Amino acid sequence: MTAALGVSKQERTYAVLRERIVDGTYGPGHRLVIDALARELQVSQMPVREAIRRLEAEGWVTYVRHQGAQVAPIDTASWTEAMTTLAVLEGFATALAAPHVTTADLHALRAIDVEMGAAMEEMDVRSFSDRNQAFHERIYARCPNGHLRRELAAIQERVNTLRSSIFVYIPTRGRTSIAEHERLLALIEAGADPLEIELVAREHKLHTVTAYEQRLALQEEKR
Amino acid sequence: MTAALGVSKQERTYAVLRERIVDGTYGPGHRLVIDALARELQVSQMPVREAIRRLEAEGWVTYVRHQGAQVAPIDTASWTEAMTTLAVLEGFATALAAPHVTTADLHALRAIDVEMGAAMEEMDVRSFSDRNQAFHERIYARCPNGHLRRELAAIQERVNTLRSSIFVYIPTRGRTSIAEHERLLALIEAGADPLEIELVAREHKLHTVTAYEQRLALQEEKR
DNA sequence: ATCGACGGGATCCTATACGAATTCCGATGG
DNA sequence: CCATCGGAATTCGTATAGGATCCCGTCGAT
Repeated sequence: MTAALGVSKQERTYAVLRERIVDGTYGPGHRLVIDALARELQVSQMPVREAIRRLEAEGWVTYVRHQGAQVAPIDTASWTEAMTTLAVLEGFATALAAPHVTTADLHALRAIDVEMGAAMEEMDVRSFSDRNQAFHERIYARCPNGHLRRELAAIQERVNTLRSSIFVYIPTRGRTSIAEHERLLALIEAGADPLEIELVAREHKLHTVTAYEQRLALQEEKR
Repeated sequence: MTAALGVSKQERTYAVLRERIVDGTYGPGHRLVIDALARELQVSQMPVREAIRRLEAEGWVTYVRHQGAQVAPIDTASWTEAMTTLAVLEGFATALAAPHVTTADLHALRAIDVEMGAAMEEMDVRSFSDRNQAFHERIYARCPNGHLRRELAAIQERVNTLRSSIFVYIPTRGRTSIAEHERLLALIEAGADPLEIELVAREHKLHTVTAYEQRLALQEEKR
């Protein structure tokens, strides 16, 4: 019937729903009603059902029998928890990857840092954040542990969503963040002790968490 | 017809399929044909489809459009990778949990160690392994990071499957493993440096991996 | 006034049916 | 003997329909 462009309707439905969750169109607690979505997306209920199942398995929505799905609750706590897990895994992945980082990689990584500096000058939070993620991804792309890479990617994506929902810019963090990057690169370049690399990478990420928590506490105080 | 015991058919189907994958009935590469399974389990194709979707999202099976699902390939490498990831997370979780471990917990944990010793005497590999898992689960049940706990549980389950497919008993490992447990408990009891606890717990788990790899290398040599 | 029973509406769950894509296998020609 | 092509069988993908379950507002009894 429809000129399916190589992807199934279930696939498209999944992509659409997920996109809406990620970009915040469907806020936390939003109910996903199968019938309504099916009508809106011009498909039957089956593709929607399957899409929702996938979203459930990946933790984007919670599902109760005979009651339906709703977007998983998102709060500061879960962001912090996910970030902490991410910090631990990313630290280890960075240490594992270090010996496999090429000089070309180092070049590219320093270029990214320059871009981050520029983004900071222009107060472009989005760009800064994107470049930051690119930086770390480029490193642990060299990590030989595939399972670890996949876990990282999954958690990263989850954190991104949470971030877009709750993030407030942390002004003091930008400059130190770039400095920490440079330190990390120096360690990698020098072939430093894996454990040292791991801990530096971990702390780097955890700093973002603590910075956020401090800012949050500050806001609490103001009220 | 619905003698449903409170669970949906999709749920049961999912449980059955998963069980069969976990216990090795369906070996790696085994094709899961929807029609056949639906007939066998006395349900329609829809519950089977959804069950397979969930299994796919959780990484138990791979799925290709218009071609169906087959049990994900399992090899030594992926077991090693998952175990390594597990070691890192479990190490960190153990350190986080340490301050929350009660004396009652310590008591129970030492009891488990005794049971492990008994299982070793009787060469009961299955029991030994179960108790070992119980030991670590009891500890990181006290970990305050919920996200981390869930990740651990998921990876643990995956590793269990892989293990049942490829595991060979490592005879020299039992005694040292119990000794390492005791050392870990002593550190927790003494309120040691979190980083030390983390690294001991991590190494403990990684020892299993290296022991397995050595044994594998030995077998290679024999041939 | 509060609590429990009851009914309507909404929503989900499963079964069946048919169309679409893929694969398998034999026939045909080189 | 091998490569290629076409058709049938297999299997997946989606639509539709009816039954099952839950939620919520209403009503009556204590």
